[in-house]
Amino acid sequence: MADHVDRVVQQWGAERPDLDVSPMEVIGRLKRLTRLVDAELKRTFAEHDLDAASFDVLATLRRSGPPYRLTPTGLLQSSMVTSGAISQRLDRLEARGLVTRTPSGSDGRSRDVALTPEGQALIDRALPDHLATEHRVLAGLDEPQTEALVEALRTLLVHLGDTSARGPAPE
Amino acid sequence: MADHVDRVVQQWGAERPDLDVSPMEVIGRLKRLTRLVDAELKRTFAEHDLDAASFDVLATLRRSGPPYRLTPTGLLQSSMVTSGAISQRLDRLEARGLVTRTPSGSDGRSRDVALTPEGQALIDRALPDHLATEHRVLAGLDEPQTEALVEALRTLLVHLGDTSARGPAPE
DNA sequence: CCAATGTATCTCAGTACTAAGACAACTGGG
DNA sequence: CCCAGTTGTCTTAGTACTGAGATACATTGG
Repeated sequence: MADHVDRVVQQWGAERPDLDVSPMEVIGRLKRLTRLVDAELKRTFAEHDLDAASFDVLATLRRSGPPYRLTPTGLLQSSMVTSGAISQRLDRLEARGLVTRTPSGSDGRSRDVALTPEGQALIDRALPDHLATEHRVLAGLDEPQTEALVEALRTLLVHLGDTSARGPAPE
Repeated sequence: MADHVDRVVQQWGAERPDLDVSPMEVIGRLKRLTRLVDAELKRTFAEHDLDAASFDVLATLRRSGPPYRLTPTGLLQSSMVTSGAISQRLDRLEARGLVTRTPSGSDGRSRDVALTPEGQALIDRALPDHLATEHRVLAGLDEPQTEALVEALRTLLVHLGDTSARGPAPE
């Protein structure tokens, strides 16, 4: 079964047979798949009055464990956005009463961002639905294929330096 | 070698051992990898005074073959954005003299979008550099891994319906 | 102890997008 | 032939982001 990228590659083969467009087989598909998956996930988030950005912050706080508290820098390092984006995400979540921002005890520059009970309840409610959606999106893949996919993706990520906490862009 | 997603999955395992977070192994990596790859590609585009959106339009016209002409709907179907985004992309490219918009002969509602010689020269100049960057990003993968990756991605894309020309979101 | 440098957070202008809908031009069944 | 419904393109308001830089606090070497 051919997908969109197969047609793109075939078109390039006809127009620019001098070029090796094989990397598009991977990168073109990554781009399209991520976009389709994002659209799927978005619907589940919306059912819980969330979007991907808010879910990302709440989930990062939740999985950090009690007391569900991180600094903006901690959130920044898990995310792949700029510090400005984190500030704005926190503004929105704070306005909704899902997180609080308090001065950090030890470092006067920093703040502690913590899940409120409402924030924790929301993420705990949304998470199972989110995982069900993720499962459904991957249902077309069998176990060996999934494992091969995970290994290939991890290899590429490590190759690109995604091994420890880092900001939005590679240097 | 562990990547960022390995740590995320491990955290969830400690906090919510009741949930199966294994789909994150795939989807979390897709998201992060796409973002890292996009950042790499962006630098190459910038060297040619392009961004991903402009490159996408010019490349779609270029690979469609002579006379390098498509309607906005044709461009829309290859892209994964809304019609409003296509209009705006074309505004920018037209202002730079890289494409022209002329009334379509057969259908009074439509326009013909065509590459100018400058547009064609630009995409033909940028394309080899772009492919070199894509190659470099994938350099960590050997041949069998790449093939397994491509097969898994295509399976997922077909599963999500990415088989023919379509708009920005699945229904 | 202080000055220089580094770090944590936030602000703000600019950008490209989406969602919704306007509008004109097509199409097909009666 | 006509008109109801559809299609192709564009417009606009609103959104979340980036990039640049401001500010305040912390750290370090002399």
